[in-house]
Amino acid sequence: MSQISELKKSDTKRDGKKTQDDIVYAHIFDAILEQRLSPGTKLNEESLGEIFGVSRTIIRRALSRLGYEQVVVLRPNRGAVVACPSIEEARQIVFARRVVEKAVMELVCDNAQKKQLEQLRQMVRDEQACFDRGDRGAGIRLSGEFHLLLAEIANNPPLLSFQRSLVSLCSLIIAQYESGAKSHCSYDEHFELIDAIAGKDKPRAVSLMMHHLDHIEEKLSLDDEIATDDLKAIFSHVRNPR
Amino acid sequence: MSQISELKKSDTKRDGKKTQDDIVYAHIFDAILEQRLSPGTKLNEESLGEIFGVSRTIIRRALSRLGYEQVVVLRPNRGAVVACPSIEEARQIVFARRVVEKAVMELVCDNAQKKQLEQLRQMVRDEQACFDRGDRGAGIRLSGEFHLLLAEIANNPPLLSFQRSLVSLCSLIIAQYESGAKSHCSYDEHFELIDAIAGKDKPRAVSLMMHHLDHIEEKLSLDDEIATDDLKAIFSHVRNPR
DNA sequence: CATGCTATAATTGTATACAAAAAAGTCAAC
DNA sequence: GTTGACTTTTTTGTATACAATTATAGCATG
Repeated sequence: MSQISELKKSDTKRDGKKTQDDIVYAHIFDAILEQRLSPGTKLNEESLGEIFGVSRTIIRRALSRLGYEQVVVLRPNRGAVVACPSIEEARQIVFARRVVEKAVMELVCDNAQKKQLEQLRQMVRDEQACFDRGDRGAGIRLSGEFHLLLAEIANNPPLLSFQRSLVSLCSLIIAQYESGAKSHCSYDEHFELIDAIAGKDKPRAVSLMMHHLDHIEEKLSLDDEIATDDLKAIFSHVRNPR
Repeated sequence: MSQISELKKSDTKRDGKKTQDDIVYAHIFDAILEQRLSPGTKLNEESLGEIFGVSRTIIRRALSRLGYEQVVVLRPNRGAVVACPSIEEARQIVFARRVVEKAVMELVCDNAQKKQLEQLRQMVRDEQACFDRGDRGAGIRLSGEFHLLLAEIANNPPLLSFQRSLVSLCSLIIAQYESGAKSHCSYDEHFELIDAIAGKDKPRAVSLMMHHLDHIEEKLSLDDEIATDDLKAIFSHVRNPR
């Protein structure tokens, strides 16, 4: 509908060296992380093309990349929709995240430099500021980026790339299943994590992280039982990839 | 150069429902797994298009998917090459694989059905047969697929998709650094793994798997020191993404 | 008025044309 | 014969046109 900026070349918004599909990808990714795009939303190629002022070619690339990351589901001949993980899938995603986050925490405890600890603290302060001023969207995104920064400090690119996918999937899950208005991933816990890292206390760091992930999973268990009159939710266990 | 089959529609080779870029992707993926494509090989879009009888559009999709899995490196404006992991990157990849394989083995010990154990055994027998008859390429591919089947049995799609990327990267590493003619991933060890799984002996299964991965890593250490007159290898630690 | 069929519109899949960038080749100067 | 500027060729990036597929609307029938 409304063209947001006709990004084209010389787009200073983010970096300038990135190619166009990177920019489109990042915009959609952020929209999902900030929960401005809800699970199940259809992503029409032509509409997105008009919005970003590029051809479908570029949109298609961005969507397939999001598709690899499982953040959107690409249904052959039927277009892309924002992923809508079932409760079972959500559990599998959280499990995978436990596996990765454990490894990341151990690496971070070994590798973290003082400068990086300060970077982490600054990010959590920003996150806190967002929630304080009521900007929940940006807060949620920064919360996710905190976990990505951890994976970056762990200094293992394959794990980082996997983590990127898992973090955005978790954001989707939260968007779908978070019941109350409670902060889904409190910054207090993030500060505690940083302290454990600073003290190179691996067991504590890992245990805090697992506890952190328990919070997400608890919400799944709760919502597992509540009744709903939403057909889509009721039949969400019916795998319908096509 | 030579068109291999003009796949187009009604291609019965693999499945028939898969889309064209899936087929191209699978062909290139297999070629890498079978080490018919060596690290560093340039992947020209037009040539590949002629080979598979499709347009660059399809090739491009397949290459970006491989790029997402880090199996090929996409250099902006300079095309795609088969990834050529440095020793450090190789270590990071093997580390990530330890993390995933450990989780996979634990899940498999919990979940594996008798039928699936038999599937695993059959696959290793096939692998053995390949090596016995001297078809090293197919043997290596089946060896990789054994690990993918494990991840499938673990029943965690995100982990499986990550494993897919890691297994092919490991195959690349082996292609690059394997010195002797020794089997890189002996089927004996695979049979032992299956026995541990059948006995639901998690600690043993995990320990066998770690040992299995040690073999790959050992080769890195060895090759780390040997001299070479190959410029590309000598400067392989120089990160040159563009 | 619900159901099923047909025609039409909308959307995705693929090929191709052209623009932009990089690589390779040419040739002069030292 | 090596170096460096310039030209040509090749290759990649993007837009667009058309084909194939799916969704929608209209209409007839029970």
